[in-house]
Amino acid sequence: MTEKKILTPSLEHYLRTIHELEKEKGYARVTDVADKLKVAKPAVSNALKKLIANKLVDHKIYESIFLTKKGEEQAINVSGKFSILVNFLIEILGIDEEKAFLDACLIEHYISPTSLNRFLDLLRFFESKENSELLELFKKYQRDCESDDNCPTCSFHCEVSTNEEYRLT
Amino acid sequence: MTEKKILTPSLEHYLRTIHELEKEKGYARVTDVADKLKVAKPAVSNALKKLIANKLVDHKIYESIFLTKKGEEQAINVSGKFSILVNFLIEILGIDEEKAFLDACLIEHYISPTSLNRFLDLLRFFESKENSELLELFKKYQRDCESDDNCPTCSFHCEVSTNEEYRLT
DNA sequence: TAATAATGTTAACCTAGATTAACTATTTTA
DNA sequence: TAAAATAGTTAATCTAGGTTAACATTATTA
Repeated sequence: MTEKKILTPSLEHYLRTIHELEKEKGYARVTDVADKLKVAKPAVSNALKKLIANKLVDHKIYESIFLTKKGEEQAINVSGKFSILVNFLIEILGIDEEKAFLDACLIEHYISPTSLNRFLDLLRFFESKENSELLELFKKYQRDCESDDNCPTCSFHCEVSTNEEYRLT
Repeated sequence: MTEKKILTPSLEHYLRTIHELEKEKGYARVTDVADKLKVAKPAVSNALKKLIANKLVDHKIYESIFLTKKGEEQAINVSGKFSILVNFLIEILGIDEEKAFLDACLIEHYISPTSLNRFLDLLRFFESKENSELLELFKKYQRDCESDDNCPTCSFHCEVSTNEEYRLT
């Protein structure tokens, strides 16, 4: 039942992209995937071979790439991770959408299910009715922090904010 | 002032490892790095060439690898990311130490400084005197969730917890 | 001090994942 | 339906980051 085959981050990404395209426009062709991931078509062909070998997708050439049952399960798994991370980053941490997407796109492939599930817990905790004021409290904490020159959080910011660029691989 | 050169995740990892060894035992030799990262020595030699070319380290052969000023800055930056993540995972999310280290080791190379700084904010928020009861509240929320068969968080857990294995690069 | 052990590099090779150029096959359209 | 546009693959090449085997150099110790 449980699928133990480990995909590389890159292949996971292809899989999720195919899944997204299927949902968005009903089909996913090599060209669509290439455009969405901003890679050349041969890179997609290449990834496809591996996904097909792993029985995660089928490819009706000149029609569409289809996820198998197994492929869909894994895609949903990755999508789940992605959603949790994006939501957490946007809703709780207040990261802007574009950056949240970029971060989540990378982290989703590296975080353990355990940690991710705890993130989900925390997300739900913040969103729960009983704690409706919590998020506002956190934002207030951040604002107060910003206006405090001796705030230890803020001084540490300087140390970790040297380099805003990062890879997408 | 600000260092814009981007290191790959792998090279960042080497850099942080050298820094850690320097702190732990006063020096870092090729063999130490290889042991700590569980790679063969030629992999270290190879990484070293690139780090030296980037003026991030010096190597006195048969003595030690030394971080340059620039190298130390970057190492501290990466270490900072690592610490924030580890602390967040352990202290707030309650992940066990070993898994927290593994997750943080990967995520540190992919997360943006912006997101990371927000994590730090949230970590401090949880740790602040005004909110001393917050963490307990969260743990309670999780416990309650566990005992609720219809809890949406828990049912989602099943979806994302299929595959506990993950790569270390 | 000579033999041995430890340290480190080089060379050859492997895999993953990308690129461009050239090609084939299909679909569209005039 | 023939010509043109689109879709996709193959082949050759590149980079990053590993591996093992063989070798050179330095340090240790008997």
